[in-house]
Amino acid sequence: MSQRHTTDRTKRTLVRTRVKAEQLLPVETGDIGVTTHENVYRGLRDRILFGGFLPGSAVTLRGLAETMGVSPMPIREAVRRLIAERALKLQDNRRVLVPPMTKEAFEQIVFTRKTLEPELAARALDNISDADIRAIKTIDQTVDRAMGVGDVQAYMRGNYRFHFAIYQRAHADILIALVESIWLQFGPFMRMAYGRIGTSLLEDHHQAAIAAIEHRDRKALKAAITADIVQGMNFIGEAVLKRPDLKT
Amino acid sequence: MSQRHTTDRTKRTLVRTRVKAEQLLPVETGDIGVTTHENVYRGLRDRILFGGFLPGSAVTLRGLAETMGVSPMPIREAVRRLIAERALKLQDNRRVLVPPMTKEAFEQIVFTRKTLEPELAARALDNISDADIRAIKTIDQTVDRAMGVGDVQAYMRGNYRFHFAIYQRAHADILIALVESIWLQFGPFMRMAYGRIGTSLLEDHHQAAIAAIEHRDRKALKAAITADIVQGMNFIGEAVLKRPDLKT
DNA sequence: ACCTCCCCATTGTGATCACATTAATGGCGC
DNA sequence: GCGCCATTAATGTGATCACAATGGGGAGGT
Repeated sequence: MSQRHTTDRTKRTLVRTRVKAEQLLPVETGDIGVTTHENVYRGLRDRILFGGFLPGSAVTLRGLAETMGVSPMPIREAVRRLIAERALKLQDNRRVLVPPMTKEAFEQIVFTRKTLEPELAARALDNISDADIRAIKTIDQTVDRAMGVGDVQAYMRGNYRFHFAIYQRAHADILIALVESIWLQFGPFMRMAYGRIGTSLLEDHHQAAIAAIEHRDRKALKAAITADIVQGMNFIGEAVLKRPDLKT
Repeated sequence: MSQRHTTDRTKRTLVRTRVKAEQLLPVETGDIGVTTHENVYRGLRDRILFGGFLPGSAVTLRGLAETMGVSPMPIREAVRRLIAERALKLQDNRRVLVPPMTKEAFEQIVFTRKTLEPELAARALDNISDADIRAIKTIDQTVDRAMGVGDVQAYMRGNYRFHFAIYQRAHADILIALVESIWLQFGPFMRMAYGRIGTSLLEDHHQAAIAAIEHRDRKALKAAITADIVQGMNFIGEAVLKRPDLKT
């Protein structure tokens, strides 16, 4: 992480808070040449995708700045970006929060997933090498392990990596971007559902997807992805949205 | 537009450049309570959507700041937001530009439009009032007029308003956001195509869509929207992408 | 005990400066 | 004249300060 502005006062302040940040957040230092706001963005994005935030959580620029040990400036840029991706919401108060889920938003998310993700998998199929398949299997094992242990965050990270390891091979960056925005929008909600229910009851259709890939069966792959989406989203949808008292 | 920081130097500078900006750009002063970067965002967004930029155009923060008569700060936020929406691209040089179109991106854009927009229209159908229909017809007349005169920007603005006047009624903000991002990505490309070919050969399926809405015929509406997309995108696709020499 | 008003802390926003890096330019040698 | 290199200009990024607006909390009144 390149650090400019090495006047005495600045340096001292940064060093002090930096130490604190390293204790609190496992934010990667980032590859060289990558801007600070990019690293902040990745850190926040991971927290949203993998269950580091709950819906409705308030987010403040100065708070994040202190937590992550940087000035508010790169935080502003990263948060602005996440707002544009609908991962965060800027309410009329000009306050930033992790958007709560609604029945309507959830329905649109499920629709989009069912529409775009099987298509991405189908487009990827011909580009998935044997080495890719082995890597995907390895990822799926970590998913199973996390499910068994009940580690929500590890499960969510593994599940994300499983899906996008496939989708990535479609070389369809525009579609990928749309789907990633969708995942960012249900990440905190999924976290809340699993936090409430646990991952023990969980089942997925990863094995069917892997088998379909191995057989180069496009139709079966789309079906497996669809089934995985429907099953998973039903699970977390029923876990939370059916209780009208626990809306947030 | 709220303006803080009214020290002498700042004020003088801002006033001077503000006059220049009003001559150059028809940027709305914006409703009260709206932030400056929001107004900047809308201005840039409109220019991208309605043909104010060509693919490959370079964009600089200080340049825009001077043109629009504001400090670079709100420009940064607006540009960051547009980059997140894929309307602008941040290349490795850390320079910002209007992204050029590729064959692959174009195909994904067409796929997404054909997938999501008829769905949006179908969802909107039951919420379109008679007054809405009249408004949509009025918009379509401005589209016809612009086509006749050959006013590319007016045509693009009208076409956008026609489609989204329908889509808005779906009350599906997540889907709308996805489609708007897509429109931002082909806006400059469409402008280039029309700038090269002109709008005289243009035809659309707006009348069929309006008729379908009046008959509350969901199937016909989806077909009309699909036909409109296919016809329009084929037109601009052939106008540009088929010439391998004029890639940009 | 509860509601209301006022004060102060906190927050997002905009402006400005400093800096590293990349692009552009002009001059020099051949 | 033409290509190469050093110098300069321009650009994105981060830090810091100032300010308006919102929110929370406590005091005072009913």
